[in-house]
Formats: sequence, C-alpha cells, structure tokens
Amino acid sequence: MPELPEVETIIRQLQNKISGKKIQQVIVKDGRLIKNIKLAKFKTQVENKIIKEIFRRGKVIILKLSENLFLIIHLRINGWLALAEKEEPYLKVGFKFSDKLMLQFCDSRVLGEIKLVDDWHKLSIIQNMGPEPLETKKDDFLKLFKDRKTKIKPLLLDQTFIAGLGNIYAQEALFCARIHPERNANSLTPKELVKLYECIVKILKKAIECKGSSSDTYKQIDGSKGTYCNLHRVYQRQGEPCFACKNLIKRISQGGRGTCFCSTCQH
DNA sequence: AATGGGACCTGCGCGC
DNA sequence: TGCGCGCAGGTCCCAT
Repeated sequence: MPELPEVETIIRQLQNKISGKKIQQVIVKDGRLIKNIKLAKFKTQVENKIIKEIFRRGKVIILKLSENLFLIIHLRINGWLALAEKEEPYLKVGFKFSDKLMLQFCDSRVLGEIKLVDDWHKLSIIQNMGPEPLETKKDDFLKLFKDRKTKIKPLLLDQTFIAGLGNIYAQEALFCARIHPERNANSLTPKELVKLYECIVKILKKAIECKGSSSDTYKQIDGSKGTYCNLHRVYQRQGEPCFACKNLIKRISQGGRGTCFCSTCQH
C-alpha cells in the first residue's frame, strides 16, 4: 500500500523529473477518479499549467500548478504513478508533457482520488490530519497518547492521530517495539512509547532509503520496485516463523483490517 | 470517544 | 478447467 515512505519516494522522484514542466494534455481513461470537479472543467483548468512545486502531507500528494491551483492525488490502496511515454496497464488519468512523457495515475481498483482545488489547506483530509511522524519530537509524540484508550494498532492507522502510517508500517513498528497490537494505547509505559517512537522513525527512514515496499501494486515512477518488503518482519507473514524467536507469526483482524504479530515477542 | 459496519472498487486465490 | 465467493485495505460515513 502506498504509505508515507512510498509517497515520499514518489514526490522526491517527481521533483527531479517534472518540476517546471507544462502539462500539455490531460488524458482521462476513467473519470471516476476525479472527484470534486466536472471532467471537462478539470481538463481545461489543468491543461497548459506549469508544475511549480511537488510535495506531500501524510499520504496526500500535492502538485502546485501555475495560477495557484493545486492538483491533489491520493493513491489510496492500489494506485501508483508512472512517468513514461508508453501507456501503462491500468492507466486512468494521464498528464502529457511536450516531450511526450506522461505522468500516469494507474489504479486497478479505482479507489484513488484526484481533486483540483485552489487551497489545499482547506481540504478536510488535510485539516483533520495528525502530525508528521518524521517531524515530531519525542516529547510531543508521547503527549499524543495521553487519554487515548483505543487499541494501539488501529490508533497508529488513524490519520487524524498521526499521518502517514498504513497497515504495513504500523505492524512493523509494533513488532520492532515489541508491543502487542491489542494493547490499549494508554496502557503503554513511557519507556514503551519511547521505543515505539524510535521504531517508527527508524522504520520510516529505512523504508524511504529502500524506496518503499512493493508488496502489492506500488512501484517507483520508473516502474522499478521498492525493496523494503524484503525487510518486513511480520506483515503478511502469518504462519511463518518469527525471525527473532521462530514461533509462528499470528494474524488477527482489527477494525476489519489484518494485523500480523508475534505473540511471543510482542507483549 | 470508541467501535463496528458498509461503501467505494477489482484482481486474485481458493474451494468445489 | 471453470465458476463463484471472499478477501485485500485507505478513507469516509453512519449507527450504536
């Protein structure tokens, strides 16, 4: 799934490759992804605009265009971006430049989102979003957990609590910190929270270094894979031996989503 | 505030 | 071999 490290990888690569380019033509293969604006208007508004800046907030990709327009891209579960001349499989919306390269939003499940807004700060997903884990100091991180009674794993997935973690990195961080995913957040000791903080930072940085996890459809913009999936310790490893203790990794369902963990190592 | 469910979607793997 | 079912999960929305 595209989570913080995958989205960070994408925006860094886009910054190098498409900053300053003019979008000559918008190609829409599936209009369902375009959410807040009529198709025809979307095309006329985006065509001939210049890409001024590329950044992200949480998992949201934001392209600042000329004339103060913002193109908002959310890959959700299965989306990926490609930069190529040739049409990729599952191409849904393409942005063609004058050199024939095309930024391609591909999505096999059609759950992704594209919006065009004049102020990205006003988007509700942005307004409700919790802090960036890599820009949060340890003490501020610890304060977030005060009075939170919910279970720790679903809490880490909650983007209004902390931004950017998804099902892969939440599970990996909990294993790294040796914390059981069903623990109530307010039962964690300061020592455990510090460990969790350090694990989240360490894992996200390492995953960015590896250019993300290509467990599913995610790829880099040139089509190559991210290699952090080779370092997964629990995600999708149910029934396989724990790398630390050899006991079998378990899988439970929390809030409708799978959680893999080691019941021996994580308490 | 917490929790659970459904909706959005389609590809894939499984059982029969 | 082929069909149908259920699962995968990010986010939003509604109900309890």
